[in-house]
Amino acid sequence: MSGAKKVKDDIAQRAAVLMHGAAEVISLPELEQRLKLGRPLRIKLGLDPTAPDLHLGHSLVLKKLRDFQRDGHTVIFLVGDFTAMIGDPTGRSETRKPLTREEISTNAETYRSQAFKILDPDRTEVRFNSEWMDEMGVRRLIQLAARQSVARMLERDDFEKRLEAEEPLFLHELLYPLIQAYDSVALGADVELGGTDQKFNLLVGRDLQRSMSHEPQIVMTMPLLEGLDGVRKMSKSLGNYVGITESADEMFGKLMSVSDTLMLRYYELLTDTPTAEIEKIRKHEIHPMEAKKRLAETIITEYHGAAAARAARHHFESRFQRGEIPRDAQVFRIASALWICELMKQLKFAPSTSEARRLLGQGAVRVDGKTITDVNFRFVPGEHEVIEVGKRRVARIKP
RNA sequence: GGAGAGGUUCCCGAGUGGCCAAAGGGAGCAGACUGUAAAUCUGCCGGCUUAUGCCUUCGGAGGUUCGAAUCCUCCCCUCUCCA
Repeated sequence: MSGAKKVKDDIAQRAAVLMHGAAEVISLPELEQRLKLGRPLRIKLGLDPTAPDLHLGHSLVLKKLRDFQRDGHTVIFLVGDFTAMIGDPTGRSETRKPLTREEISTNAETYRSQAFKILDPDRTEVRFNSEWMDEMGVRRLIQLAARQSVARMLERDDFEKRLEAEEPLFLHELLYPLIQAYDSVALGADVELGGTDQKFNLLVGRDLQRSMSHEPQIVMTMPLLEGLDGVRKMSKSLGNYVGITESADEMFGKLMSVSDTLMLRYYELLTDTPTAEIEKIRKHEIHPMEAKKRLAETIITEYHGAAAARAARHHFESRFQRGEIPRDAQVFRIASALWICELMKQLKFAPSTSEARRLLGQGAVRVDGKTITDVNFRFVPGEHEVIEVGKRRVARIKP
């Protein structure tokens, strides 16, 4: 085999590895060609600093970026601070309220520290799009807008749907894909990553780069991860997420509550488990509950280490399968007898007295293992000790 | 600028003078069943220290009325058609 041929094969192989797990790459030949240049590529990921909690859904994209880093490429972590200040409507039918500069920088910092749980900080460039957008000015913005037709922008699925449904669509929303695209120009992105829902925006980046005589970026989309409900995509605002900074115990509990079907999906997307192994689980050759525990352990190991993952499993088995009161349950001190509803409120086990009453009425409250239904029950520290509300909320009360 | 439709509790959506804290569905919570799975069934689902009781809520501000989410006035916002 000649040297040149070998290099070629190597590149094909690198490209194949990088593509692994992606939903779509546009286009593979271009990626190979770009890799052939032999220089570190600039891999862009844009994030809006709105809801500053990264979750397992983000981890798919972040892990893919890490793959690129391991091959020596540079990741550009683009914080859309400019866009966030205007109030980003992307993907939502209602306009978000704009964030202040201060909120944005706090959120951006949170993002950054969370992202570095997965990314290599030495190969990551953190940038903000206000860097160039603040300077742009109306004249240049209009010139930029002249590069894309309205019809082209309206091809975007959610724009089309909203128009169809007679829901409001504002002018500035049409501008968003364009600004995101311009970020790619400004950054000289070689590749841009995103969820499959970002495909349109990423492609506009390609168009714009081409129209401004830049090399068009390669677009790589990652599958969207379903949230804990198994239906809608994982997102903070839907509350169906597992955050990457959550404790091992919380992660374990959340992952165990997932349906068997979703478990298989998580195996595929979130772990490197071989297909053959996943098939076994699908065919129930492994008890689904055991499989789910392994899934939880595997995922938790990535963020907390193997020891913590094992501990989380033990904790789960003790707490929920054997119904034991955890030794490390939160301890709360009260000086004297307290009305049970008030106690629940103070523990944040119920958001209001009314809710506390309802829970009592439904038999959800136990004190030292005994169900309490009396709304007037008074909790006496010393005499009573453990309060449980529902399956998940427990506290030890001490005088 | 003109004509029409519309803004309801977390979301969708019914309600056009008292029976409305407001149908129904979704989400959520709790209980049963379980593997804290799914499916299913049942209940809850604005707030208030004890309630056949009170308070707050139906885009906003006023008004009519014994009584308003429902009627009137003005204002704000969205959509459609015409220009």
